Amino acid sequence: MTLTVFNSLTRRQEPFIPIESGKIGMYCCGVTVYDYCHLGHGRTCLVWDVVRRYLEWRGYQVHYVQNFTDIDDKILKRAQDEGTTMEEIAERFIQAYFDDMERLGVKKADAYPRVTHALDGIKRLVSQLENQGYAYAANGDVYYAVHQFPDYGKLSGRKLEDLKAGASGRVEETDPDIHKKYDPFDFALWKAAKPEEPSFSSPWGEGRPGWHIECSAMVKQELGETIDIHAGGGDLMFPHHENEIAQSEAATGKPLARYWLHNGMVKVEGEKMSKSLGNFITLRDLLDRVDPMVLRLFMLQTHYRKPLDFTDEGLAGARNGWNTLREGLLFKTHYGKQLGWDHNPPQKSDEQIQKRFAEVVDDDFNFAGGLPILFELAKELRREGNLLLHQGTTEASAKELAVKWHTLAELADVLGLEAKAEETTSSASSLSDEEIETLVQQRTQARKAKNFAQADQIRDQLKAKGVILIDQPGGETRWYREQ
RNA sequence: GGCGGCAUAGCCAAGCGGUAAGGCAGGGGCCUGCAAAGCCUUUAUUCCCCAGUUCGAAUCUGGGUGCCGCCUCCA
Repeated sequence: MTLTVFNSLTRRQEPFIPIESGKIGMYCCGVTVYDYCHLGHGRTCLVWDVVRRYLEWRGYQVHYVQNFTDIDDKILKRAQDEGTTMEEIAERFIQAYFDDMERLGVKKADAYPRVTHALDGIKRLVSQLENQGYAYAANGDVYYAVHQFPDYGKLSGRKLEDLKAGASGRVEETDPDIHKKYDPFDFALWKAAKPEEPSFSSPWGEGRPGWHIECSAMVKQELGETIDIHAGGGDLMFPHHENEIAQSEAATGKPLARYWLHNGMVKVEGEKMSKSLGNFITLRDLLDRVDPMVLRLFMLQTHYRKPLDFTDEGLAGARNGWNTLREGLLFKTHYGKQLGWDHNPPQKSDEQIQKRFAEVVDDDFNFAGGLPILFELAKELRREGNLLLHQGTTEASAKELAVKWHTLAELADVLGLEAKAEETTSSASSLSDEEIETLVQQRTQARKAKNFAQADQIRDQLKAKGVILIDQPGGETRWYREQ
């Protein structure tokens, strides 16, 4: 079995071969912390979280790094609007980020570098590029000279000439610093601060780093000159990742990343959701009304490179789908004791099923294609559980069920799907077994006497207390407490 | 204007040359005093359109049509 991934750099699907066998260095472009995370951030974090989980499951040791951009004009603007500092704003939204991600079940990265902690590396890198002739200073700014880098555009498949032809005047109109640049597509590595603005000292004067240079510096600092996987949202491909390549590869002469992976955008009502369009749904608002696992399943149902249209209808489908998986996952909680798993807990997975799953998912992280395997297991377990509940027995062996459950739990964990056992509801008003038995007896008598009004009244009374009755063929009635 | 992507049932969606996974929703049946729950079963002669390659195409090629993304801050 070989894992193959779609590499944005080559626009082809390629076998995945890490630099060092068994180990993976992975960097995912994180968020600029000037506001709460929206669904788009959620998708990106979730997709790469699952990719990372999968790689680990496949036996790789993954070193996963995700950055925070905590120096940025938008953070500064918000700080000025609120009469506070960039630090305070950044800190607030970094905390919010961690809260949201924990609720979503996203595993912690191994490192969260921040621009504010990477300034020395950034300045060193800018100096180096300047010395090498890739960058030039202009009135306290430092710009990267794109024409000096012959490969510029290789990631996004653009040529500088095409870019110029396509931009046709727009760049000049919108870029106030255009007169300082040799080329309109030169971009800032370092920007001089205006008076009153927070700034950091540098060889070029007081200022702040440009947006793209931070990632080049932090990748190098955390993972080295060439990494295995560089991931991020598809909208970062140009110019952000293109510029990262230009910076890092010019400086080191080595490839920045072997595999560039990009996830598709989230759409709302068919339109891209983005901060600039203002049509975004924040993750925290959504998580207040949607089970995080439902959201996770919803997002996993679409291949990571495809656009994902967010709709209430789709979410409702995922909600029901999650119930199915959830029932399968809770099989152990509900029936384990009955099956004697207390003493002999299930601990083996079905290797054939593991293999089937891996074969599907190895094809460019096709989680959506692997999901039916989980549904297959969950439905079988649910069915067996229902038979146990309704008939008290099942023909499947306890051992067989244990393997199925263990396999399901393992694969669900790869996808980050976790079912929490529900708290027992209505415990205060719950009846004892004896009380229930008595009422059930009374109802059976009433039914025999064809006094259905009374029988139904007892049934309703028990239902109100969370006790569900099952009339079986032959007249016997089983009952269970609602879970 | 340049670059790229996508079009599969009511909805979501996998599929990458060998005769349409799966989820959701829906239909039918069994059981039942009626329910509920459960169990069983069923749902695309066809993959946007047209032409071509092939023994064979949803899958490959060419041409349309429609939608979307990037080219400016964006995950």
